[in-house]
Amino acid sequence: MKIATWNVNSLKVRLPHVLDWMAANSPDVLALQETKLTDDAFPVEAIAEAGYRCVYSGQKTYNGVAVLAKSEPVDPLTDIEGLDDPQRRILAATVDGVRIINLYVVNGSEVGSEKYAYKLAWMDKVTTWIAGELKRHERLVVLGDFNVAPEDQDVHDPEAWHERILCSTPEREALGKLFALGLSDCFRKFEQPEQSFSWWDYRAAAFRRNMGLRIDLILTSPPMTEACTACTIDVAPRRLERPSDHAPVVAEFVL
DNA sequence: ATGGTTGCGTGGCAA
Repeated sequence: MKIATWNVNSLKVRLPHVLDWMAANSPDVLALQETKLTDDAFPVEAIAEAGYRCVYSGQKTYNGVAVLAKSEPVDPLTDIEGLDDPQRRILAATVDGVRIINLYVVNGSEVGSEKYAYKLAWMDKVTTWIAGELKRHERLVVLGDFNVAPEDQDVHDPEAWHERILCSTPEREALGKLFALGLSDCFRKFEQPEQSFSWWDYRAAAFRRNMGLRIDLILTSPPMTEACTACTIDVAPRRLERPSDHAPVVAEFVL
């Protein structure tokens, strides 16, 4: 079973890239973030023609998450208890007996800002909910754009990013609470190239210079960690014309 | 270099 995550930064703009990538890589599940589409505008037909079912939770202009899968995603959930949030950032669904939790974590803008406080509160509430989900689902995958680089090795220039947004200690501690629940960053279960990143700023030729961060993650419950045989970042779509600023991350499982 | 680029939507915000 191949499970992938990709922040597409507008599915309207990126649909051709997504369809090409699905055709070339044949993931069983593809979680998307930043679709930036209302649900009535979701390209259900184009995705169906590619052989995929989908569930989605979107809004105008910002945010928006979707789960595309070869099998029907069931038991979809878009809102969690204790988080009355109009921002569409959460989508859970079960595919082939695996509970998928797709997250577009709040960016936070700047350390100390209102959005930063919202980010930390959001992560805390989502983590509490995931603790319950782990008890309900043995096979659980939490994936998406976490907007946190877990460690300095996930940052091209740790000194420049020291205690800045996406890298600050409170954000890393908030992410650490997910690890403390028993979830594993499956990318780090395998030997990886140094300077592996999943996001590069559009500005300052950051991709060409590999000035990136690894903020797109696939976290696995213990049975899924055991079943995971590979986890890679596919930088190929980042090289295309008019790319997303994020690359897809892919994990493979033998269940 | 407190810049730079992209998307949405058509001004300015978010990332």
